[in-house]
Amino acid sequence: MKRILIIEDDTVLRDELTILLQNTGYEAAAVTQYQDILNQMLAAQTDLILLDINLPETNGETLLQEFRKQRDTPVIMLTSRTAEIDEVLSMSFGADDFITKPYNPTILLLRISAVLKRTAKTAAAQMYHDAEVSSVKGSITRNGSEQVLTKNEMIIFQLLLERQGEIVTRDALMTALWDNDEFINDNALSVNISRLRGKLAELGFPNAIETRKKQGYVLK
Amino acid sequence: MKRILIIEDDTVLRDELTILLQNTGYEAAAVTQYQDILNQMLAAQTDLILLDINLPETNGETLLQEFRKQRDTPVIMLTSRTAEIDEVLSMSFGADDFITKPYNPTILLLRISAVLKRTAKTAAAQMYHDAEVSSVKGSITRNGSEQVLTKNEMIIFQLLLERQGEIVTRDALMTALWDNDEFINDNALSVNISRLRGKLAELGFPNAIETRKKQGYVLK
DNA sequence: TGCATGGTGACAGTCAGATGACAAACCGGT
DNA sequence: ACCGGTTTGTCATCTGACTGTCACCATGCA
Repeated sequence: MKRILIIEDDTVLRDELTILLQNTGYEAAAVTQYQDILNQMLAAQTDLILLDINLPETNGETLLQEFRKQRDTPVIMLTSRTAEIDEVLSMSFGADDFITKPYNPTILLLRISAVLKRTAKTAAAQMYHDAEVSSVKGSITRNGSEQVLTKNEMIIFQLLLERQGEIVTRDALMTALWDNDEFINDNALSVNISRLRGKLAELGFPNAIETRKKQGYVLK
Repeated sequence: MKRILIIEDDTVLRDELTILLQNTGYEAAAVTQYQDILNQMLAAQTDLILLDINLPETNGETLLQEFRKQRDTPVIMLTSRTAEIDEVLSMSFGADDFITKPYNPTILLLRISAVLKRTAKTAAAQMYHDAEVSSVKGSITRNGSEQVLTKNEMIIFQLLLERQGEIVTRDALMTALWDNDEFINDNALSVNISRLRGKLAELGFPNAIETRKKQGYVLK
């Protein structure tokens, strides 16, 4: 679920926005305290920021400039000023989009999803220790050497990685791999695990997958 | 200088737009004849297209869908319809942005420059290793020798190149190649891939396209 | 010692995909 | 409309990667 941070001083508008976004299925939080906004922006783990250009104390543009020095989280500027030159400026200051008040809710949501879609590609790669796990590439890479995983191996590894350090039952793996109506030999899983282990060993993780008898497997 | 193609049937609006853009320093041309717009779009060498969603004969959405199969020139949709669902659709159909009528000139210009800026990176001459890929000419050239690709081969190669190193599913390729209602043999894709492989091999890339069974293809 | 649980190398079947050949469809030129 | 070349889908046949099965082994617990 995507998290959105709202920075808007008009309390009515702010609450409206929060509710609109929450109803749409975003996780929306609003900054309510107007000192040290920059640090709040930096601290919050968000996927997108809605930033009012008019703020007490500060102004949105300089705030954005400062923020951009440290983060590239997408930012949509909110503005009520008619002097649109401000908007031009904010675009060159690193905003990803802008919306003029009063906002039409549908358009607002559209712009949000458009920006999120545009920036989605840069999504961070998953890591297993110092190895890059890429499901889109279908491979694991560790300092140069790459192991290509088959579909089954990838399914297993993803599941184990999601719950790294925890026990994943054989049953859970089985249901992830096969429709539970087609009956396959129990041993098929062992074999797939074994093959995955082989590839992990090639990458220098010889004992990555531990067996917990009668319980399942643990990825260290 | 950036070239912009205007597709808008309201003559007054069209002329206004043309003049506005020209005064701002763009090279603006408008489609004036409403038969076979798609081919005019494909033929025109433009950097951006303004496309009215309401057109006589056709509608902007399907036009865009068809266009997207062959080009990724940025497109901004113009719409007067209040039913904004249409807008949602056009975004997922591959529009880069949209503007609701009546447009504010400054905002229009802003959105144009924003879209151009966003897409500037992608517009750079396509390269595959040391070979030049020209989608306009429909060919790949590597130190002197040139291979001319057919339309299908080009569509496949473009898609693979866009996601070089990543798995592209057969499904994605199929939908890029064919309207998903016309039923074509699964094998048709394999054949096209095979032919493309042949041409890449001629250029000295014998194993450029890897098969990942049950997953898709990867362009190395 | 014996049984249960899982590991692993070898083998084999299957099916996704590859490919050569052919023909229909398409396209540009006259 | 006709003609030649090109493009592209279809068919038949082939190939090999993936994955399940099997047989046998290792480990550990009662």
